[in-house]
Amino acid sequence: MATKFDHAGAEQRWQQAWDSAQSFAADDNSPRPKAYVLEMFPYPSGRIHIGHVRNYTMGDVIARTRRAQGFEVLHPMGWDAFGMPAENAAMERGIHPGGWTRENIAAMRAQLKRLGFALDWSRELATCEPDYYGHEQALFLDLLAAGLVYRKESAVNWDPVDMTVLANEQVIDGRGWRSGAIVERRRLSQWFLKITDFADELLDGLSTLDDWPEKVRLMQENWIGKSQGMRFTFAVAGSETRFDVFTTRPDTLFGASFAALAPDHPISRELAESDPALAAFIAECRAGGTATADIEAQEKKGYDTGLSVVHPLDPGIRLPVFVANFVLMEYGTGAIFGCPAHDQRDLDFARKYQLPVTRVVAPEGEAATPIQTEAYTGPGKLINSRFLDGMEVEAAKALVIGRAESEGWGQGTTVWRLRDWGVSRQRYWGTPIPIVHCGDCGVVPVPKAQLPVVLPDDVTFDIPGNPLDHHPTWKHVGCPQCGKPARRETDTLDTFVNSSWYFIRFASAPKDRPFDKAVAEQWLPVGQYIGGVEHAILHLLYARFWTRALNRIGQLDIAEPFAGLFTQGMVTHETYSRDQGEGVAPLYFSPDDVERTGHGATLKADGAPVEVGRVIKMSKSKKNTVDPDTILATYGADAVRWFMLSDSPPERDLAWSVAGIDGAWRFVQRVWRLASDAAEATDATASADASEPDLKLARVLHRSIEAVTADIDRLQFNKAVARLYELVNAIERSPASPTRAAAIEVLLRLVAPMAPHLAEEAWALLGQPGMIVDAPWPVADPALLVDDTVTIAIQINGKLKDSFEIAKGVDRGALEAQVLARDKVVRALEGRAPRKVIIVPDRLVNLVA
RNA sequence: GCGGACGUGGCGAAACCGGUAGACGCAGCAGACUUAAAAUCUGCUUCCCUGUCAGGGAGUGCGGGUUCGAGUCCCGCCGUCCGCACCA
Repeated sequence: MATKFDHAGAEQRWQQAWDSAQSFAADDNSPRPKAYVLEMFPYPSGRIHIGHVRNYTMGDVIARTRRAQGFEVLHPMGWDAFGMPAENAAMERGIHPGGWTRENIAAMRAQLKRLGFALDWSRELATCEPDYYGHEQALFLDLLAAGLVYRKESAVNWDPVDMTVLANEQVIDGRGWRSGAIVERRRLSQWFLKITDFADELLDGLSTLDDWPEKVRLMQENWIGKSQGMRFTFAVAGSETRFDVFTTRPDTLFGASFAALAPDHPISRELAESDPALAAFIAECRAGGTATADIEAQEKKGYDTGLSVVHPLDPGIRLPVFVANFVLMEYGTGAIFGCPAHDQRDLDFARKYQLPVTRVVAPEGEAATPIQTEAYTGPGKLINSRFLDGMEVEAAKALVIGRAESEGWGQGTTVWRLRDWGVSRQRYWGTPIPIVHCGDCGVVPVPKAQLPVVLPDDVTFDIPGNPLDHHPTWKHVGCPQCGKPARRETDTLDTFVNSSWYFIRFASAPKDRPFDKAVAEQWLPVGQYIGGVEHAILHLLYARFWTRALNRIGQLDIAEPFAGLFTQGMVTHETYSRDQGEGVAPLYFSPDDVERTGHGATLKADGAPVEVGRVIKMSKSKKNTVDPDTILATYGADAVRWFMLSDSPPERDLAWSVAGIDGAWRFVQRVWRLASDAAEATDATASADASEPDLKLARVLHRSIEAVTADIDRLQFNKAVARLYELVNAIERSPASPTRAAAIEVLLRLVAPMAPHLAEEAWALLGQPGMIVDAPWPVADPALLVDDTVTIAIQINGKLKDSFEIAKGVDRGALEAQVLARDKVVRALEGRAPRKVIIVPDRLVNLVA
């Protein structure tokens, strides 16, 4: 009688065995083809959560499969270890961010090891250690030397809670991405990376990323936000004042009825100095929120400056100049011309201030149709536009731009939504920016020989703001150039800089420089990158930029860091709650405290029912989380891994449930039983009753090999799982035979990437040589992929009426004869001949009656 | 508002290029084994109608269309989710 699979014993045994055999160490010098499999490295927050488990399990299946298929696999793990939570912990609990972070890393590393991931731990790195961030400082200086880094004073997004600057990408609905605090505008001197220099490249490069989700590419495309149009100059009538505007619709210039400036535009500010009413209006505009709801609710408002500008195509036309709340200083030139007929915002504005609305583009036959409440943005021919009349929109655009350029008042241009990446953070727990400010020499880079600039350990968090600023000695240094007393830069780099090149350091990590070009290029680009879609813009755009920047300065001949990207869904869980009455938030209960009963659920403590809520993202506040440690102890790593791959397609959310993990556990036991029964049978009877090969089972087996391989290749793990269930079902139902014994052995190899401990343990039990981790991936025999009989479906008028088995490859005539002779067909046709017969060989026959 | 994804049994989902809808799992029902329970095994399980066998009809969000044949293609709606957003 088979025993239960002892997951605890097997996990310990095989994790140790893989470790001592160095099974997952990637060899830079291997002659085998290389495969780089990477999951987004975690922030060491304290504990692994179940979402990490799903993410890393997917990567592990790919890594293990590739390895079995003969690839030299690089599958590393590390820690995105700088960031605010460490400082928050320091402030709340009076401990050091470094100590807190390193303890978390130790705990999470142990958790990952318990899951049996095929990781090359010899390449582990943590971004908070000088042997990582020191090299980052070197790269920063290289980019600085190449002119890709600059410093300027500018209006920045200031997070008043985290007391630091945020990049545009990190401001969501006007709030800090981490703190959720409403972001303020401040003027500060900041370091910027010239990501806008790469806007075109980053946009064009997207089209080469065939193995990325379309969705992510679109999001990046929108974020980069390329707009082609014309920039031109308005002259203010009776004054020397001029200002530029940008438009994507130069063709509609004759429809212009006003010009508008952003409240923050220099001209607006200047006018406001002598116009209190305008100053008040500008103040009012600034008070308005930037959140979604605020913007939707906000009315278009303007202030008539009394100025007017000269129409560039006809000096006789004058347009009034407004300061308007809907014009953004951050985009384009901070000023627009308004064409109400063909822009909804301009139309709303024009209606409010009774400005003329002149249609200048009309589709066929609608030239006389007036614009009511909706601006027309479609195609058509130009009207009311003198020399442009009758032209198509695109031709008119080109003509106006050409004229502007030849007359010297404007030119065709491209405007981007993308801004340069502000990387200065007024925080302690980050990479120190390797710069010294000297009274005489100005901004002086720290010489590379003096790197790393190491964070001081003795810092305090009792005063708000940047601890590096408050440190008594750290920032006081001699100028590297003249030796006079100078001041260190106390800002640190945005944490997203750390994650912009860690995949390169994984591939090559020499002591004396960031990476070795030749070695890194052997592995890069990452073949398969897996992580959450929440990084679709921030991390993935920055990493692409950083890679291209290194490429431009000749350090790396790689354009795109991630050839294949996969964004996996979240792990969700239903919620359990009780209402606390009007206006009070409901009380949530942990799944551990709840008993699931048929339809509902009860609280274990009092036996009374709780409400079962929707399946939503796991969160602490809703208490619908599960603790991987408990689950791991109860069910074992293989069952957890199996469940993470089952049921839901990997890009979709997966609902955690006790029933689900129970099912996964049962599968592990079934496979174990199959193997141990087979082992017993072999011992007892040897091959005495070795019967005939089982052709039917062999066919199922080889189809399974084919399908599972293809499914893993396409990351359709849920389908691979279903295939393996089918295979196990088929083996269980088959009588003992040499085929059956071989099928069990192949099954183990197919299951090994998903449930590696089980596979090793069963492999050993069956007396197979070596470890299954070193066994090659099974290959399907093409001869066994095709059946010699097929099922023919019989349709009458497209509806299924009957089906029957027949030898494969029967010709049309014979097939038709057989079909027409069948009882059901004869009955259905009632003696008439079908009007038409459609035959799809080996598939179906459709009779049209 | 713009962009995108999705909509299939009680649930998670399969269905290659337009060719037998619901594989596989979960839950449920019935049975076997057992003193009993657990575990395990076997069978059933889209819905409706007639019913012993068997047969008939409907069915992939809704309404049309193309086709011998549509979950799959086209047009128009409805709904859910995600991203962006006063971007000129």
